Amino acid sequence: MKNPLPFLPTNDLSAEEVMSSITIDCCVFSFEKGYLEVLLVQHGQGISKGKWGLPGGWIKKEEDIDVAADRLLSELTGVKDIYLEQVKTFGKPERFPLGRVITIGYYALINREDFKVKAGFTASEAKWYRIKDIPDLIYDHNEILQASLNRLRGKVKRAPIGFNLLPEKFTLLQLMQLYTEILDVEMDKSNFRRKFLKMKLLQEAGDKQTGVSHRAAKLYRFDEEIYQNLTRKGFNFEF
Amino acid sequence: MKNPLPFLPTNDLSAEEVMSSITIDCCVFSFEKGYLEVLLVQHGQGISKGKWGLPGGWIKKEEDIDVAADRLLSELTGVKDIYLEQVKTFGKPERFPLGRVITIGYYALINREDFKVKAGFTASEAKWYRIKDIPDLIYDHNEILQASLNRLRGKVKRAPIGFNLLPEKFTLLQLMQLYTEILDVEMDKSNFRRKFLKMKLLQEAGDKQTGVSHRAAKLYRFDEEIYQNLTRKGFNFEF
DNA sequence: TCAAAAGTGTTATTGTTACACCCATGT
DNA sequence: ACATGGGTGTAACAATAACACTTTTGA
Repeated sequence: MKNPLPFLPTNDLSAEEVMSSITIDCCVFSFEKGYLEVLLVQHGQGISKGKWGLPGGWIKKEEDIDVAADRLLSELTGVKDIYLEQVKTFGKPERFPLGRVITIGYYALINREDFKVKAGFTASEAKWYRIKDIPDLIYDHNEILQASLNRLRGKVKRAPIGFNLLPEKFTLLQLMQLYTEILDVEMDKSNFRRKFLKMKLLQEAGDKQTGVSHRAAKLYRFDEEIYQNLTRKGFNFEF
Repeated sequence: MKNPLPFLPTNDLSAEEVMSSITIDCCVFSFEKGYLEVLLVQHGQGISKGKWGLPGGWIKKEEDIDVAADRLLSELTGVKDIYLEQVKTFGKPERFPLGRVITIGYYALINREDFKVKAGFTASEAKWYRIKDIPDLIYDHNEILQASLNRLRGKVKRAPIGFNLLPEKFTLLQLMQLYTEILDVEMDKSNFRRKFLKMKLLQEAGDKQTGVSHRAAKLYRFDEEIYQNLTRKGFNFEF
């Protein structure tokens, strides 16, 4: 049988197993040392060799697209139950130089502590880049990244998804820094505290920071259950 | 050449001209007599004969997906420069019974006065339905419609897209009714006025309503230019 | 005891909400 | 003259923003 694809899948799937002309690309965000970062992978072959791009892959013939995205990312990052949201589909006819391929963009949020790069990948093949240091990417991946970031910025103001980027326990200032970094705005510590605590979404963990050379802050955890109870009202995380 | 599609395109394109396994479905909204309505079309053939669904179609092999959506809708509605926004892509493996087809969902806003149904379509083949009277649709079209409506509701609070549903000149109360209907909330006439006029997005048309049996209201038009100047600030249409 | 961050309090200002009320016009 | 929607005014209340201040802790 003739290969229906204008090029081969780059991973361990054969052309017969996957849908032709349609792929998935993912923008994986994490938060490390106060910076929002994105996971990029290096392309090993073809005309784009050496250039960085978003991780992506093919959709199996009988596989849901959300499941496909989850599969790709679980394999790559070692994280289970990844927070994943579809952004939009990119379909310029010339976006991919080797044939007509439409790609569905997703973004994911992961807690950096859970991350383990895929077996077989070296540090030079997958790397975290700070959002302000993103290089020129292959194809239209800069555009996909920008759309993902915009979506994240919008969503973070309307739903408490930021917690997916933090460890289970965190301080209020870490949380504020996360918002500061994602939204790229300065905010007042005191007002942030008041506003966030008023929502009653945070549970005191009971313990405190250790190993800091100043007054230790209380640790909190996000209370999923309370969130679910309030979520219909649709509240506002703008600062 | 063997037809690569598991079924035939339903319009005037042949299987060779279009991408296989990927389609576009559109949710066209308009505002008529105070009600938000959606344009549905009746399927004329196959197992879904007689059922209503969203208008949709195929993507040409060298055609941008946004262009494809625009083409489909211009043909169907007779409207040029349609306001169009991609919603998301639907890809459950079983969503379409005759083969694996992924569909990209769009929504459109049109001014009902500009609408003329496609030549060859009869009234029984394309019909406006009030949002609260939507019947059971083919495939996953109810899901696509719901997602489109949710997207419209979100967007209308953040950008002045509602104007696309109104004639060029309109009264403040018409505008308020539009928001009331889309967002499904009651609002205060006085507060709506104040809030909207404060944004300075509206230009007085100079003339007034005619043919009404009460005091005639001033007509306004939306000022695109002012909007562009303010748009970076990202303001808020919540009421 | 000092630096650094945690955490509290206060006030001026602005925005929101819920009304009451007057105005203009066609029937 | 009256019904109908157009349009204005206001006052209580809530949210926001700016910033000054006190507390705790490790080095």
